Amino acid sequence: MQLATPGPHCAPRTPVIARLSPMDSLGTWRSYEAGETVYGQEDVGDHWYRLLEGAARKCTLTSDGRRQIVDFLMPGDLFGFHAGSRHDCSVECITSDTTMVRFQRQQMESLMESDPHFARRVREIAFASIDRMQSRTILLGRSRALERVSGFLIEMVSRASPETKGIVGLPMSRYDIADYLAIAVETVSRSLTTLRSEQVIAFLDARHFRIVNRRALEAQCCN
Amino acid sequence: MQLATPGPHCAPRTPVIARLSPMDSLGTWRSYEAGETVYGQEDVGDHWYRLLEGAARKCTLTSDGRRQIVDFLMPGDLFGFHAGSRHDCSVECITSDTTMVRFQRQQMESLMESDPHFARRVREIAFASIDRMQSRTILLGRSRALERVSGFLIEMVSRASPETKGIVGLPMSRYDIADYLAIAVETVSRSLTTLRSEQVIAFLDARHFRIVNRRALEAQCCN
DNA sequence: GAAACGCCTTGACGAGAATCAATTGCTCTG
DNA sequence: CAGAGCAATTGATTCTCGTCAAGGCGTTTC
Repeated sequence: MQLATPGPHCAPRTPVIARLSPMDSLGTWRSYEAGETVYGQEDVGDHWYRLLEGAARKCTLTSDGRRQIVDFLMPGDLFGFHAGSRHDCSVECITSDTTMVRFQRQQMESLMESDPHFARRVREIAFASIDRMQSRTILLGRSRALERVSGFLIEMVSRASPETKGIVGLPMSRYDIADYLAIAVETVSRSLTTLRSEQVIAFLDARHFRIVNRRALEAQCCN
Repeated sequence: MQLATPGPHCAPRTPVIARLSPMDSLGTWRSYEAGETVYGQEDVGDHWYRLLEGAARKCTLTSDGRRQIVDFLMPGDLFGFHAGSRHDCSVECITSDTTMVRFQRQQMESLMESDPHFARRVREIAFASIDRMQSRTILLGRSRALERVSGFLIEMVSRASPETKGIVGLPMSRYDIADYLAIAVETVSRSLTTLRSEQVIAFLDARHFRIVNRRALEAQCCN
């Protein structure tokens, strides 16, 4: 089971979907349309979720309309847990046929209480999440636009399912990428154009790319 | 027990030092000088720590010399836990006579294994930490220099010990603040000057201030 | 007490990215 | 297939903040 975003400066995601999948029988399944909201900012957070298929974005909206995508959620990711009783982000699906399993928070709590092994697993996930958030702090704090975009592409490659033979899909729009990296859409577009014209990456279409020069791509990153 | 940084967009810090202080008897005490390193980036992370007195900074250095302060550590904060086996940040003391308790990770693990209540407490701390890191993502992603500095001041006020009657100390240098907010020192200085000249805050000296117009200060923040 | 040093502030300038504006391309719908 | 509407790209301009430079203030040291 994973929580999110690796890449340079990021803790590795351990692909442990299988390890925790027994828990999936405890939850309820559901499929969502593209753009559909799983839960809203300020909603009561009495459920945990695991994304099985598709992609989603976890984001907040500031009072003056600026949006920040805190994380992209991909197959295997567990999310929805908090210290407080309410969510601080909303989660919206990016692709259609995104499927989730939903768990009751109470049930998770009592399971952790009775099963130290499960509790430990959740703790590991939480710690990994902290590590990754720290990496993201560095990315957002100390890097230029081109570094961010390069780091993002590397991250997407490392999260892609391995059977795609080098072709990596970007389920999210350029706007989503912009709000994830905290730069303007136009800057995302320009950075991608730069990388393409320097033969670092190649696009099949706007949503599918391939790395041409991995070394050059990694050289762009801050770490 | 707390982990760090509240402020706008931040999860509240529950002051629960007392609640976990029994654990302090399990660790070893130590006092540090200003500037002293508690542990370095890449060090083996087989200990947890709790800061009792003073202040410290948790930071990373990128290969090209840029520094990012991930968090300031204040009395009551627990830190040093990770998913991996190594630290990804270094921790350095800011003030002299900073005192810490150090715990063996193994001992913590077995305590959590045998004591579900303690395990739960640690989990809460981890979740709270995730909440705060998310808030920080928003701060670093979607805000201007003045907003960051304002948010930082509010955060410092909320973390200050209550008996100071409105006078809040800043143990860290302007350089530390700059690397925490991911802006240049000069920009920190200019922002503080702006806030001072607009009668939002007042300084006793460079390291002690007082809020004059709280409403105006909060209005600067992004949330 | 003078010199040296680090910390903080202020000013001038320039770089990088945001914003504004316009065009193209793609997809969905009727 | 045409038109609407959104996604993506590109260009022109503006603006915030980083960088460079210099000076002030406070503290330490001998």
